[in-house]
Amino acid sequence: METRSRSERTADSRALILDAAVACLVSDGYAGASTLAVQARAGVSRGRLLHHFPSREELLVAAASHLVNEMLAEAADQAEQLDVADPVERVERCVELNWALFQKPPFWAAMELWNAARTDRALRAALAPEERRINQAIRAAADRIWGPAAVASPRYPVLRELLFTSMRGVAIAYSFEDRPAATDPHLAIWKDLARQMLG
Amino acid sequence: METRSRSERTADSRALILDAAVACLVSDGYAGASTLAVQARAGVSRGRLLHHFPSREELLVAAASHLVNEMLAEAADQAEQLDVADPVERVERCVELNWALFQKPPFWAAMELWNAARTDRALRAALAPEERRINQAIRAAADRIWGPAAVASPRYPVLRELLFTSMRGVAIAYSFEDRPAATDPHLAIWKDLARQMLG
DNA sequence: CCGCGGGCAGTCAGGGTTGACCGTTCGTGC
DNA sequence: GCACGAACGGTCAACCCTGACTGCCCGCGG
Repeated sequence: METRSRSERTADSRALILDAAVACLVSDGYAGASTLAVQARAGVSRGRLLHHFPSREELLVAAASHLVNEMLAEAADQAEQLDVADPVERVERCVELNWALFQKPPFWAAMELWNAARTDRALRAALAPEERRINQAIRAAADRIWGPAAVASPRYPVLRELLFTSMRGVAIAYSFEDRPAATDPHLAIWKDLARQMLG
Repeated sequence: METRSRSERTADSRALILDAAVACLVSDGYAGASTLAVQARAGVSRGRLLHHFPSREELLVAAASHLVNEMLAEAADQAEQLDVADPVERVERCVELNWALFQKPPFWAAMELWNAARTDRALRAALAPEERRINQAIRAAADRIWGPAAVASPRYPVLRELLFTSMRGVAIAYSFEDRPAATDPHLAIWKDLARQMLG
């Protein structure tokens, strides 16, 4: 019989609950991520959930940190799988890869939290510093994806900002669009822009 | 004593309630835009609200259409007030003017509805066609803002897309940022891009 | 080996929301 | 003019969510 130390149980419980919280955010939105919904999806008792996260707010703030880790792990994975020699082809792959990140569940969970933070002071205060850290990490991840050659280009920083913000702006539309995001017409624009700005 | 016809009363009631609904969306978010909150803000009775909008959903879908009209009226106003001779200065003004639209209340109300639509089938179905109409109208408004000279430029359509999407992407960040949006560092990037693409 | 406290189960009251459902007034088409 | 139905005012039951609270188990430090 495997004995599980107290700290192990704690970590497992928290991860179990946070995964469920992120899943609830994605499938049902911020309002749907009630403590009851999370507890049901995680398959834990009320006491267990409330023991680890005394309030709904603490739970969702913790979920924010948690999904950031997922997001960055995702990005890191993607960064590895990319080695294309042809420069033009490489640009296209980089754009597609970046765009793909905006269609993952963590992005939508993050959207829910950003949106909720607008009208929730406490959540906002908890999220703001976290987001600053995230943005740094995301930029670093982007740099790894594009590679040293592109990063060295003088116009790369501007390109990175434009792509990142434009993609986010386009991604929002997919909250009410049913078309597949992978065929978005903006892909061509982004690729052209990247080709052009990287010379 | 002014007698108010039935249709007048109807129109007034609907406008009164919808304005309150948009205000609720902006200040308290989708979840906070409860029928009770809207009815309180509008200063109407429960019966009056439920008479015009039998369900919360119908109310908020109607609010979506309503805020679009506000948004476009806003844009039309702005378009008029712009006549600058110097082309470089004009580009800067156009960018700033476009950006300013993303900081108005209707934008945030729209964000709330987009976000809610992601996990609400009915709202989504009601919003999708509306949004397509909106995007057309917004593009037309943008064309009026930029003026015939800029619109004639071969790269204008791409510029318009990039600016529109990038601005939306940046605007989201202000749901949890406290800095004034008018000083956003991306303004410089957008202006450079516009200057460059318009020759 | 013992008792403290972390980890957890289950219940409950309080507050808030929705939409149904009464009743009443009065504009309007016939 | 007259009856029909739109335009309300006001109440209510059913539902859901949150967090407090009580009580139990058991790992672990002393």
